[in-house]
Amino acid sequence: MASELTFDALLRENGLRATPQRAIVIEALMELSHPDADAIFGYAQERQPSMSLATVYNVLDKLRGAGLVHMLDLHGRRYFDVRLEHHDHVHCRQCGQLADVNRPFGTRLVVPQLTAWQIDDQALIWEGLCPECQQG
Amino acid sequence: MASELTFDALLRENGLRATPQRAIVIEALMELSHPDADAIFGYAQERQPSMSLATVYNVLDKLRGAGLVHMLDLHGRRYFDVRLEHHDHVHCRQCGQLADVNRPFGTRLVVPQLTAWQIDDQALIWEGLCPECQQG
DNA sequence: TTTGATGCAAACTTTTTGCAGCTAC
DNA sequence: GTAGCTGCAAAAAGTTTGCATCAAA
Repeated sequence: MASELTFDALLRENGLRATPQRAIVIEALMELSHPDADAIFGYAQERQPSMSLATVYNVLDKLRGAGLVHMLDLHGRRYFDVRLEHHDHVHCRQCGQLADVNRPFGTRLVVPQLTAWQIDDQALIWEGLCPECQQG
Repeated sequence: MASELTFDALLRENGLRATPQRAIVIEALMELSHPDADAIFGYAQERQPSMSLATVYNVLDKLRGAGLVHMLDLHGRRYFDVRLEHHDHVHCRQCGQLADVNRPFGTRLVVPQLTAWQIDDQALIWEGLCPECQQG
């Protein structure tokens, strides 16, 4: 299958072994919108029932280490994202829905084009290393 | 104690019963920087050893419901914050330290004045109600 | 007196870990 | 063949829940 060859290449380019489980996780990340580990697990089981949840976590960890995947902490769960260009997210407080918002990095922050949404809060978190940890 | 009277007033103004446990949680939130439930519990136990962790969660929930406290989901934990004016956060990927960044709501997004920090990512999340949930 | 909060313990959810066996390279 | 990955099961970590008791109003 052509797409599997692509997954293989993607993995190997990033110094990771190409395994069927990893291909399935990447496929799940591309098919589903901001899935959590459990949603990926569900997707994976339809394709390879023997696949375990621990493997999903392992694979996500590796992909994240290679910079292929972003992680989003929200209401006590972790959501994963393969879109690597910079973008923001809107989160529905009620149904939990998570959607992308396009805003190029460094551009002006304005009330979003999300006229249909009712926005009432905004959280911006910078990630990096504090002065102390840069020395270790 | 004067400060307890203040806590009492704050609680009652927001329609909440004033209990010693709630006063302690508010005090902890003001003393500690972005504590999680466990840090608040530790602080509380030094002052009233009988106080339980479940009560900490209960109180935080009530305070949050009254809009007195903000919650921050980060690396699988929940951090709490009583500074209610709009501000952002910097998070150290290594030691987990969380610090405030002042940036008035709606102002231009620039590389922060945090010259000492080494920033490598930024996450912006809008919170609100999606179109569907506004009808419920 | 009544309504709502607390404390305790147990349950639940999500994520992590250890290890034996298997597989990609 | 060897390093590294997978699957399983158990444990850990954080949060939630149910219920009897207690305190604020």
